[in-house]
Amino acid sequence: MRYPAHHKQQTRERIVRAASRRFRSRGTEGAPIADLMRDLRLTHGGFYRHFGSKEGLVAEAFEAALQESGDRAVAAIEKAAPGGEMQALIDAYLNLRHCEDIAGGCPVAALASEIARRPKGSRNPFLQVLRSHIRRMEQYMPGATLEQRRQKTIALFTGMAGTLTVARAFTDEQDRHAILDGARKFYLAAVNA
Amino acid sequence: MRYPAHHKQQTRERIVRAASRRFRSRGTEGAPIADLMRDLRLTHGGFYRHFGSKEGLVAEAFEAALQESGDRAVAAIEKAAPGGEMQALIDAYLNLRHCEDIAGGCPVAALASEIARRPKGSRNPFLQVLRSHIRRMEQYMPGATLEQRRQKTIALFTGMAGTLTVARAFTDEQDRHAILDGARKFYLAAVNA
DNA sequence: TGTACATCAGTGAACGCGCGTTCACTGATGTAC
DNA sequence: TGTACATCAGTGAACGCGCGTTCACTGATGTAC
Repeated sequence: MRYPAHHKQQTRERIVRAASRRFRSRGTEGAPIADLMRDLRLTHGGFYRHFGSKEGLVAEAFEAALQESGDRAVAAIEKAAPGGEMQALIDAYLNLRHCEDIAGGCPVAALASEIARRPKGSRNPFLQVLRSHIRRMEQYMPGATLEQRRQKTIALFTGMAGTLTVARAFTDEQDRHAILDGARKFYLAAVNA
Repeated sequence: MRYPAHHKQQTRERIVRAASRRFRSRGTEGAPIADLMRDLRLTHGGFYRHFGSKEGLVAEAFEAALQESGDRAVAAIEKAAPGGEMQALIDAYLNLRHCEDIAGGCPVAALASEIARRPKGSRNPFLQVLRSHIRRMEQYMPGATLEQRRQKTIALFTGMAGTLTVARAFTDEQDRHAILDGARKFYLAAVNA
């Protein structure tokens, strides 16, 4: 059946949004196209009217997720009292809610190792998204030179992503809490050093 | 054919060692049993004389890798001049050689997100290995109380693992180098704070 | 305004492939006598 | 010391299942006349 104009684009966006959540929580290999489409009350065959392959979707879903994650970081920083920006950023990232919400959380924490394993030729879309995220965040980082601010931004975000990922492996909430708690202090001291 | 005594144990160890490398470099889902066994000039059927399932091997391979990785960390610390222990530890972890050597490198950097996605009931072996690694490392960390040293140990190791994982996603060696370089300074300052 | 045809997002069966696991079999060495 | 049998690590075909992708088909709406 034929659908009204803009219907196709809407479906495409729904696919990206659902994929972005499923890929983060189950990994891209643990999230089959058919399950994804069933979520949206569609069948798997239709997927290929929107994307040439699963790989294309993975890149778009990653981008959407990192955009979202960056928006939250910026919001936290801009709500903070002057001088408390980095504290706010770190608290917004390293907390139990973010830790439990893998599907809605930072895609670097969820998918970085998968990206590192993709063939080099297919990593460019991911790297562009990462670089633009870094450029977006480095403006808020204190530091004498751009180079210093960029280095600290990268170390902070990649470090916090690693900590979050490991915290998520722990089954006991007390453990996760303790890990996040200790790490917040650690990163705050590091950023101000 | 029947094999001499100890032959079986030797084969088992060879499987664990090979698996530990393949899992790190390709992810556990990207490393089929058949390929693993072919590496060792064996066929896939024989695998089940040694392990009840692939999952059992994953846990053992992770343990072996983290033991190895811990040994290297301890060696770096103990070779260091007094006062330079943390610098040595950080330099030993965040360098280009470790970055390129995924198969032989830290299994937390390579596999943490996969562990976090396993069903809670099957994570215990991994968590025990992680906890014992932390206990092993915290003795070397400066800090007033055990709790402080433990928190810093966890934050440092999980953070460096995240940084290494993201660095590995970058296809350009200059980028990887810059990321590792900046992060070394960052973590060194953090540990001494 | 009404009719005939074109479009194309979505359907669902089917294909091809990979992979974890099972199982009947092999055959050199160990053991019982 | 020699012979018959048992053992069991390893073999390789086969099973069952999941998943990415293809493709002929559907049918409501848009368009041409």
